[in-house]
Amino acid sequence: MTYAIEHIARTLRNAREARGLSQRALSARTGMPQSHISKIEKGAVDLRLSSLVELARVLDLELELVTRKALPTVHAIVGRSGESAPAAAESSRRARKELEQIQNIVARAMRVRPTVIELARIQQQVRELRHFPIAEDRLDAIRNAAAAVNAYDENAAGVEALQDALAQLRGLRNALAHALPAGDDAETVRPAYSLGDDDHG
Amino acid sequence: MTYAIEHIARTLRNAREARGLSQRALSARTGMPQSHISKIEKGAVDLRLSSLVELARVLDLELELVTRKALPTVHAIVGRSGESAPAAAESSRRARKELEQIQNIVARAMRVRPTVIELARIQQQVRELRHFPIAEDRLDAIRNAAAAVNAYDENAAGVEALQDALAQLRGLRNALAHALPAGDDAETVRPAYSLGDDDHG
DNA sequence: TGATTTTATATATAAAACTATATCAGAATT
DNA sequence: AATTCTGATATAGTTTTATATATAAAATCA
Repeated sequence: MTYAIEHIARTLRNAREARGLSQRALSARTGMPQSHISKIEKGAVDLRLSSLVELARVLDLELELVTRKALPTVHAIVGRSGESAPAAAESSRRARKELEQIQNIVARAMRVRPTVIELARIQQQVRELRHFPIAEDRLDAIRNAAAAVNAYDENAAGVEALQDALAQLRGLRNALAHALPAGDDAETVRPAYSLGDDDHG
Repeated sequence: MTYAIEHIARTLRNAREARGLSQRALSARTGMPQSHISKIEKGAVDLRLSSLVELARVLDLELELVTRKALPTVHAIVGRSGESAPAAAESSRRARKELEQIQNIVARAMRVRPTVIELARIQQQVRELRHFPIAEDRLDAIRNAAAAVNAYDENAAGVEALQDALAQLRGLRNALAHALPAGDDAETVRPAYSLGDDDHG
């Protein structure tokens, strides 16, 4: 199977996951069997154009034919789908869920006390963390932070708790950043484009 | 047959004719029968992805999946005539100089601290910005970012400064990306498929 | 006009997508 | 521990592309 087809396949999978849909959910929306979607995403079939268009439609994507010359610019806007997600995808589902959870907690706290700068910082830090693959055994830092914010929100703790949580999150982030492959980050690291997809935090 | 497929078909035909190729010539280059090319261009078949990709390849086109949200911007760049980046040419000399400068600053900082992921992200973001026309009155975002990196490099600020700078650059990029199609508004709704090069469809 | 190139159709056949349905193993949830 | 959810696979049957090869119909041009 060609590189181009694999590229498309990856794009489709990333888009689906970015929208939090399972293959079965997508199957329901498109009317095509889940088994077939699986094959498509694995690059195991040379799918027909109508299938591609249908999947794209449901995933809110559009097919474009672009001249090679214009490709770099288009990529600058839309991003290269292949590289955008893998880091996030390697984060365990549990980790992603944990991050989601703390995001909600912080958001709620911020609604009540919008002026507390630590909350904003924590929010920013959590956002940042979404770009890293997080191993299961590092989740406690996030959980602790979540607990701290909760405690603060319920008046069971002062701002020191928040500062503590913030420190924990920063520590985690730094650890993760250093754990990344050192040599290639200049080339490999792609920013999370907010335009295209889920991101924008 | 869907509208989408017919439009792809038209696009392919236009591209072929724009290159002065006959169906037979295309057939020779792709190895697929002329009769089949005829059918494809007539929209009489629901062609397979590999066929589409092969045709596109010979015609110097590339298939891309683009989020609907990004579509107007992509069309603005690729929509009409083939020029790769009309945008880049319009960036003021001062803007380009500013970008060059921050690139140097970041590069220097990275030499000392190659593991700091924010630097890599900033670098990437600056690279992206080169694709957009940047008006004079937006340069402050770049200057601020440059100052932040400098401060960080001189230990006068922590990573938060970098994250801040990154946020600024991303904001700028998004603003520019969204601003692009605005000028092109006279154009009515463009079809879902667009040929980068010579679309006289 | 006549000749030649180009595109559209028409077979027949092989290959592969697509459907429908079911099952399986692994993770997550209860 | 039991169950639900997820993605990967399997089988059998149907539909369709794609191929190979001819040939008819336009369109172009000497």
